[in-house]
Order: sequence, then structure tokens, then C-alpha cells
Amino acid sequence: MAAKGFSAEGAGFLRRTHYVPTIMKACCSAKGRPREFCADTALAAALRVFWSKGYEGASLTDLTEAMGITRPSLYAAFGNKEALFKMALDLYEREKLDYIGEALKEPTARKVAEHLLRSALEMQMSNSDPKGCMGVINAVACGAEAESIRAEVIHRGRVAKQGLIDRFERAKAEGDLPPDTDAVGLTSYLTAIMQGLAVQGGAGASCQDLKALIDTSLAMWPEA
Amino acid sequence: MAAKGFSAEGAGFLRRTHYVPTIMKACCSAKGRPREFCADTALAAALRVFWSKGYEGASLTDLTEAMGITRPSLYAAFGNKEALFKMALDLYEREKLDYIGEALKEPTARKVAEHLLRSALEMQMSNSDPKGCMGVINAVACGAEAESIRAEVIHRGRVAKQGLIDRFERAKAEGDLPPDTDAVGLTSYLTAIMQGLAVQGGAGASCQDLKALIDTSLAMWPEA
DNA sequence: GCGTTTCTATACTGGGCGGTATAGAAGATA
DNA sequence: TATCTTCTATACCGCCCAGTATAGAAACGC
Repeated sequence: MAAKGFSAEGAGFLRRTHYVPTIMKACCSAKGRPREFCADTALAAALRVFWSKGYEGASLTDLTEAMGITRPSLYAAFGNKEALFKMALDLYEREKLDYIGEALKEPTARKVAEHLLRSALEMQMSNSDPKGCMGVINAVACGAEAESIRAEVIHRGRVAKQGLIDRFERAKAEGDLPPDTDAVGLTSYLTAIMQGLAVQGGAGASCQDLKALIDTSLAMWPEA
Repeated sequence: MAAKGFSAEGAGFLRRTHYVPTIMKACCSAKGRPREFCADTALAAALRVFWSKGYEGASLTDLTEAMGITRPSLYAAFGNKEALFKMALDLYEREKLDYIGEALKEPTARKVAEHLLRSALEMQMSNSDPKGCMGVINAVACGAEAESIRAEVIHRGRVAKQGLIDRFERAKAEGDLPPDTDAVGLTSYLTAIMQGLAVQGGAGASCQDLKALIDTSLAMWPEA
């Protein structure tokens, strides 16, 4: 409602504040005192906070403490909380979901599924990253304030899902999947397993439980 | 932290306030002015709010407006927000998750799974209830304030899951499932699908997408 | 009718939220 | 060194949150 930040069309806030968030500037502007913190490092810290607490659960105090910067620095560098979240989401997709793109390159539908599930499992079992999944956490997010965030996350999810649908359609065309296969249904199914994995991981399931989940899922897949 | 409500041990708040939440009294106490609203109806309204917004996303204003009562009435009748949530959760399990108990009575493991998935799908496609799943929404909940809520929801989920594990163990003993079946893994797998269904339902997936998800899941199950 | 009890309505408290104004410190150019 | 730019630090704003004190109205037993 009062979300008149710059993230919507991007231009509004430029008229309201006297400088541009420096993260958006050309990477090295020579003038003036340089920033004392590393924007990338700070963004990575912000990602961890959003990842473990969700958009609404992450307060600015949580964020600034984790990032090691003050509130005005955050606003100067990233715009506002919403914009910071979206940048963190970009980072997340780039660094943590790159296995999806890799999986699509596998030669058969089953190998795609196997790559996806095993990678998702691996990520969920990592103990250097927060549990759960940014997407699931925030697609299920609660409050009204986060509606735009929810929409963004859901949109990105749909895009990723479409890539998988296309891949399975191709598999059908290549005779790799039976011609009467429902590619959309298969994608929803595979996605559901990964979402369930994230939910259970976020709820504190043990690594062996998660592994059993994925092993069972792969045992279900035909032509094992 | 300041959660010194009555839900923990139940006795604390009795010393702090001069009357007992009337919902906990014997159902008809003759004395005094009777309550003007129906506690059950109000609780059902509260459930819908918690269901669609989550624990933290539901403000007292949301709740009292939906329930048609004032703030002090809510506190008098239900104790506090946390206690209200747990009562709503009881109602949810009793009225909306009764199909789980029914499913366990099916004669074969596959029929159990089929009953579960079809019922979950039906619930998700209902347009008289909120989308998503109380459990998933709140097990993934964000804030620190909701930690006790999260724990409660997760605990209830574990109990339900155990029932399913036992059922599959029985199926193994009856020769209905192969003896080398991983009952825990199978349960986690089935649970994951239902969680994924709820996530996708909550994220606005169409009914036909959800149906395709379940149909594909059932097609995967052996001995179709 | 009375007196008691328990309801409701209003208005308030302290605290945390997202976001910002202001002022001073520090690096860069010259 | 002088000046300018852009950083940082502190303290603040209005808003909404969960929860409550107070006071008045309504229904019961007698």
C-alpha cells in the first residue's frame, strides 16, 4: 500500500532521494569516499538472513547486524528492503539453483530427474547453508505486506518450472518418454517432491530421512 | 520469550487474571451474563484467518474482525493468540484432516496412498476453504515469535507421519509391500507429495495442474 | 425489584517495525 | 592543504503489533 519503493517501476525513488543506490552505479565511480564494506559480501549475508527467516521474518535490524552495516548504508546501497530481497533472490538463483540448468542438460528424462533430486538433496543436507528453500518459504509467506514478494517468488518458480516442462516435452519428442506422458503433470510431480524435501528439511528432518525420501522417489521413477 | 501465556503449562495465567477463559469452563455455567457470541463459530472464523494468513500474518485485528468479537472478548474466551491458534489447530485436525485416519483403514498400502492423495487433492480444490495447508504454512513460518507455534505444528506433523509409517510396516508384515521396503522413506515420499501439493495450491496453481500432479503421483506408485 | 456477575466497548501501553533526517567523519581530487 | 563528495552514526518518525485497564451495560439468582 505504502510500497512506493523504487522496485516497482524503478524510477520513482530516483526523484525522491538525492543519490542512486551505489550498487546500481557503474562498478567503479572514482569520485568521493569509497564504500567501506563489500556490497557482494553484505548481499550474501542478507541472503542468509532472508533464507532462514523469510522476507517478513527478517527485520532490518537482523539484516543490518548480519551484514555488518548500518541502516542508512543499507538504504543507500540497496534501495530498500524489498529491493534488497530481490537482489538476494538473484544471488540465490545464480549461486544455489544453478544445478537446475545443469540438470536440464542431462541426456534423458530420468537423468534430469535424478540430477535434480540428488542436487536438491545435497543442498538440503549442506550444513553451511540455511535449511529449507527461499522459494518455498516465501511462496507460502503470510502477511499482506509481502504480497509483492510472494508474487515475485511465485513468478520465478513458474519460469523455472516451464524450463522443466519444455525439457520433458523434448524427451517425449525424442522417444525418451512415452508419447502419452503428461509433461506438465510430471513437472508438477517432480517439483512437489522437491518442495516437500524443502519443507521437511526446513522442519528439521534428519539427513537420512531426506536421503530416504529421495531414494524412494527415484525408485518410483520408471525405467530405473 | 515473553510468552508467558497459559498455553505452556496452563496454570500461570490463572493467577494473573481474575477469571478463567469461559471456553474452558464447564459448558454451561448458569451464573452471570451469558456470552453473546458462539465460541465454536468464532473459532471456526479464527481458523480460516490463521489458515490463509499463518500465525504471524494474522493480526489480532484480522482475527477479531473475522470472528465478530472485540479484543477483550477474545482474550476472555480463548486466553491469548497462541492458545487461540492451538485451539484452531485442533479444530483443523478434527474437521479437515479426518481423511488421514480414514485412509489408514484402507486394506492395501496403495489404497492408503490413493485415499490420502485424492482426499488431499479434493481439499486443495475446494473453493470454500483457504488454499494451502495449515501445517505447511506454519511449519515454514518465519519469525522468532512463532517458534513455539512452529514446534507445535511440526510435532503434530510427526505424530501423523508416524501413523503412516506404522501402517506401511503393517503392510510389509502382511506381504502387501515388498519386505525390503523402506517404510520411513515411503512415508516421507508420500508426505512430500502432499506438502508439494499444498505449496503449489497455496501458490495459486490451477485445479487441473493439481489434479495432474496427483494423477502422475498415482501413476508412479507400483502395482497400479 | 436488588445485587452480583460477567459480558462488551473504548482507549490505552510499551515495544518493534520500516524508513529517514541530520550531522559529522573520511577519502579523493586538485 | 583546501574543497568536495560520499560515506557512517545517531537519533528520530509514524505506524502497527499483542495485550490490558477501566468503565458501563446486560442478564442471571434471589
